[in-house]
Amino acid sequence: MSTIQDVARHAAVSVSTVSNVLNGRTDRMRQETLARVEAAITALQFRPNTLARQLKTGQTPLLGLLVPSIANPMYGYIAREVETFAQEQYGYRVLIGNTYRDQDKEASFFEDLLAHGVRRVIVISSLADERHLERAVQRGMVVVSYDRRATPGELSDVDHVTPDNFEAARLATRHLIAHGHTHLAFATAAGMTMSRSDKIRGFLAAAGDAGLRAHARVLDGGPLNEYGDAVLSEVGRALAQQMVNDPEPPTGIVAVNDLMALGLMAGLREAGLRVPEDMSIVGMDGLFLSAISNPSLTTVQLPVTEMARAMVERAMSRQSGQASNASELVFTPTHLIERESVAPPPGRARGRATATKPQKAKR
Amino acid sequence: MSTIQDVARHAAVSVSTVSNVLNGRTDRMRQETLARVEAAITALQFRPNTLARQLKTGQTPLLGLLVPSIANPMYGYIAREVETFAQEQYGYRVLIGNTYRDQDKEASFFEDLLAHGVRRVIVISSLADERHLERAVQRGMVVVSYDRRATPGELSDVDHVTPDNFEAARLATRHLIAHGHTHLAFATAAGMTMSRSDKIRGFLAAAGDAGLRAHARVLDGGPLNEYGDAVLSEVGRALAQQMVNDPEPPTGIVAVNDLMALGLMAGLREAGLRVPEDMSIVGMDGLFLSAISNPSLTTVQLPVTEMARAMVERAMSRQSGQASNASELVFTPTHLIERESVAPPPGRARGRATATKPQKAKR
DNA sequence: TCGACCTAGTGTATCGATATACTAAAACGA
DNA sequence: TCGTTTTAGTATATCGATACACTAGGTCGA
Repeated sequence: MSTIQDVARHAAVSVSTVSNVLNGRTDRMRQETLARVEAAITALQFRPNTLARQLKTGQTPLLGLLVPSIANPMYGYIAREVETFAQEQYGYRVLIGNTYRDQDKEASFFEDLLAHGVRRVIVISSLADERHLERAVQRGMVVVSYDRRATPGELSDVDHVTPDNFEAARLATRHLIAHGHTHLAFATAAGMTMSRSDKIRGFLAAAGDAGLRAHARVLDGGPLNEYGDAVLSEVGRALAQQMVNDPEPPTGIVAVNDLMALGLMAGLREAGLRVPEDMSIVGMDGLFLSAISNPSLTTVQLPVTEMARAMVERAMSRQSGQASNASELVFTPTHLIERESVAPPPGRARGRATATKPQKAKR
Repeated sequence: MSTIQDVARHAAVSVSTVSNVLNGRTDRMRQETLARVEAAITALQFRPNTLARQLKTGQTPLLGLLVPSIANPMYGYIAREVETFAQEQYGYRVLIGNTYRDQDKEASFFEDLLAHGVRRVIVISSLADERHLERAVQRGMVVVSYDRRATPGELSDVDHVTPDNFEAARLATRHLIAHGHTHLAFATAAGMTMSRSDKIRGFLAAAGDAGLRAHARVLDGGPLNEYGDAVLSEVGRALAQQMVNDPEPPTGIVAVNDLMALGLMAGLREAGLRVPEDMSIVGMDGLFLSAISNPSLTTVQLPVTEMARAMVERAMSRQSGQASNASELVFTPTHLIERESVAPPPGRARGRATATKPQKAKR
């Protein structure tokens, strides 16, 4: 690979001049000189070494992205949007890491980022404790955290970008209530993201508004480590068992996310229950999978692309080392996509509900 | 952040000695000196700057990973395995890039890797032309290509790791034939990975062996750019239409992968056909999603973890710049997982087939 | 007691690019 | 014509770690 010295020699100028060309200080030279340098760059296929540059400037065009597991389609989706936008808009590449929700792995990722000179990170974490993020900021990083909100009343140097989880869950719950459901449940797993509590609040708020608070339960499917993979079907199965054995089972279920909804549907089916005839389910996320499941899943669509862009913009706009006050950005425009997984409860529609063709299943 | 000079000062030794400690040359000093340096490292929380180190050694502990789209659950799965193994086994971090099956994006990713000093890449590409990979090798990279085989009779500096696609498709097809299917189809999309042709050969070979060659067709669902996402349901829908309008429709379908199978099931369902009663489907990949779909999908499981490890090992074992001859590694141990999406064809079992409880759906 | 050899280190050029400080030559103004 | 700007560059210390080449001082054998 050719270096800046090769180019300088080839163009018969000093390395300084080549550096000036590279950094847009073209006003300091004649047209002809500029042309000669550019020709040399092309001829030698020269690309400045990012490392050497970084060593001097202290900046490297790399963005860290920390996810619990990239095998989870939701995180894969977010990661794709983040990578694409960071690349096209800022010329940044993405360094990815799976944490498996493990404290040590997360910390070690930050260490490595620091050693690599990476100063901007987007974190999707489920760890309750966010202090390690604050520490990273102290060490000069720009940190953007997804899917959780800043601790109220507490200053933070970490930017937060999150969907309006409260509203999303409320929307989902209201939809079930509008279809006549009076026995509601919120299905989740232990060890999930902190955003869960906002969703639970939204769920309970909607139930409360309809006077159904007494019939609204939160069901916990047990611990979940490698979140988002095969484990999910196990959790769904476990939850389905809980419901089947319930003397007064819920008829309308809000799932903490689409994957949970899918796992739940599989579990219910194994237990001999039909969706939506026996039980209605609403998911959250709006994964493409929700459109092709059977039955297709009614879900709350999150603005993934917009959130990804906002995260990248935040990570880029802040100056490294320049800590500012708490700042959060909440994305409200979640909307419900009606599909086939919701119908009136059994009592209302006498056994087999009006489960006909999908009405709005397009796209 | 503290530097090697800070440590040297703190321990009252030269930077050389600190460097010696860092690089395991501890035989050149007294126990006491070593202890003092180590204490200084701990006290100052010193981590050597990878960039400066790389600039000198020409090695950076980074692995490039190129995928068509990380939002595709299959690539997400592979990426997770690759990242985890590279990290735990070699301390390497992963730089990821989405190519959207675009020539220019792929080339630009290689350029950036080179500029970042990255010398090892794992590529999951669908581009027919692999010459840009060869060129990268010429420029000093170690390239491992997934899911395709070396061009026979041609020397290559690119390592190939691939499942035995021929065998996988043959396995899937035989399974359908064993259930009595005589009208077979292979469902794929245009612009898919090159591995497709191996699968098609496997499909046709199995059909031929059973004397069904005349009734075995390859159905192409049209172009597919952002492979693996929502688009898939569209392709499935299109293929389902093709099948419905067929005067003599196939009853057993082998899908090029699980996602295609899932999209196809959705399309068939919309067209009013039941799986497996009217049509049987076998997928390939063994995504966790195949276990929770409705009906759950009979599929050929690929040894993803093993392949990911093999790819990382290959990428690490070869010395950068040390081009060797063509080398490929084919993973044969694919196996069929029987689930619910296959039943005897309609004629054989009179309308509604023996679609009872799953027999082997566990796991 | 001298030279050879070993022990336990150290000095510094180097990797590739940057940017500050510097300058030779030309142009300009009075 | 001389001093001042401006133009069009150049020389080099620097970023942080590495490793080769070197050495002060001690030990040992003859």
